[in-house]
Amino acid sequence: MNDMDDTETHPVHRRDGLALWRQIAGRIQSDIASGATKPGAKLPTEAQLSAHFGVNRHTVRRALEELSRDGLVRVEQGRGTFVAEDVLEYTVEARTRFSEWIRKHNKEPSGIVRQLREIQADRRVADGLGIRGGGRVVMLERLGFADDRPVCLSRHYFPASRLKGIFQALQSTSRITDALLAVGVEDYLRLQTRVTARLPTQTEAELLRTARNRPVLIAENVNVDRDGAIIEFASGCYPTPRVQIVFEP
Amino acid sequence: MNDMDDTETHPVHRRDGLALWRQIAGRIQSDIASGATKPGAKLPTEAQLSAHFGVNRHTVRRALEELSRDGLVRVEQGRGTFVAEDVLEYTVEARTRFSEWIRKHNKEPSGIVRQLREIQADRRVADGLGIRGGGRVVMLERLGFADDRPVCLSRHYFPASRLKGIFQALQSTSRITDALLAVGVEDYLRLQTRVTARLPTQTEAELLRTARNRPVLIAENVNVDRDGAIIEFASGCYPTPRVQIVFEP
DNA sequence: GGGGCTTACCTGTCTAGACATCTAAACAAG
DNA sequence: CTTGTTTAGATGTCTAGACAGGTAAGCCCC
Repeated sequence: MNDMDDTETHPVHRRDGLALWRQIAGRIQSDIASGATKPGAKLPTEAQLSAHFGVNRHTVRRALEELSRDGLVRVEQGRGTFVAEDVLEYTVEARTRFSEWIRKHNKEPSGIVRQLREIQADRRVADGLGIRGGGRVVMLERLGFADDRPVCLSRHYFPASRLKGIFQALQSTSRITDALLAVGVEDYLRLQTRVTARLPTQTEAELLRTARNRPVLIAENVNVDRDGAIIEFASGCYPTPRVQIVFEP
Repeated sequence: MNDMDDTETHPVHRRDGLALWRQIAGRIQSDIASGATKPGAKLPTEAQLSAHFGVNRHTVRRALEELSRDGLVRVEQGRGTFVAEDVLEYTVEARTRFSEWIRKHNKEPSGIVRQLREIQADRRVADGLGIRGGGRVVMLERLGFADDRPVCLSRHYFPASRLKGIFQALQSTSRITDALLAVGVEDYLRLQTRVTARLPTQTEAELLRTARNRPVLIAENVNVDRDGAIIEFASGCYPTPRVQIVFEP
């Protein structure tokens, strides 16, 4: 939307099986995701957009309705359509704390613990934690909210032998930082983050309140304490386009 | 929709501030809620509905789209529109057990305990339990799921003096029926149920994964043991239209 | 300067009609 | 009997136009 001009049309592909309104919704979404149109900015009016894409106004409205339901834009009668401010940009930094991330967007963080168990590490978790397969790990599954929107379904794995008492610590507090503090980890940093994307399982889609055909971002990361010892391996699942992951080196 | 005839129209109110498609969606929803159109049943075609209500087909489509998004109907191209089967009907009967209710819909019941405390009864709870205000009661707050969908946020109050050991019993099991059994209540029946509706609090909306502008049903009930002694007062909160409460005398 | 009115602009709703696409039943050919 | 084709009927998409209703800025009048 950064190269708007009302005279020239930016044609969409007709007869290719993908509905025009879906194409238009996708383009606007891309512009938001890429940062071309920033949160809070006003989109062109429906009339302008319909001229822009060379379609009827109703077709544009169908696209905007979809984006509005996804929470990507906010439509105000008599004023216009605006990019929603509450698209959470998840900046991957060395020091990443859930509550600080959410609060940076002026939202209230909260979370519910869905599972807390001591299990045997499978291959992937063992690799991440740098322990041998089958070792005991404490697993915490947690659903994180920003205000009342679910933004993150994460699983955290802690090496049980290295962090004695972590299970009890996690039982008494829902903040991971506090639990780690209770077992003597005063600070921790992110060593590595790997991001992929896939379609959500049904459970993930329900918990994160996202559509099953909309991909989720998977961020796996390894956290180390001040001595460089690995103390956590975590795998988070984030709904797009509500959450966007940004690397800032 | 039980009095369908294509020739006569069932006019909707124009110019009264409520959009036609909302009125139509409401009527269809009422027909589903009242049981006039049963789960799995086929709705009249869009053409029939538009003739029925005396509006354009697009207006009917707008209404059906809304109901479809709410999960109340299922639209299949080339076939028709059907009432969704997975709307949980909560039939109020004398013997009501959460897990049995969910299993009757071929779903897997589960629940998480959010709170378990011994507190003083406020006026409402004391009235429900038939004890004097300020008496000690054990309160259990629980979020119930059908498969992975939250369907019920409930608070259960037990008279601490009458049911000695109920606190410990509830700690060791999440099934209320089992806990009551442990303190000697082999069976219990529902004495009274009162149902109201209101908008959910933010927390309720979050937990039940429902919209804040969509009402929740509140069902308060009193359970008695075989001797007629009141052993529980419960207040449940159910998301509409995912859950519908049905009285069957 | 301030209050109230007008007006341009924008989204919301509804109608009318055309054609695409999908489904299932009826039908024909093998 | 089975397979393939046709066809009627259902939902999906798109266009065109009209008017309602909300917003904000500009204007006039006091």
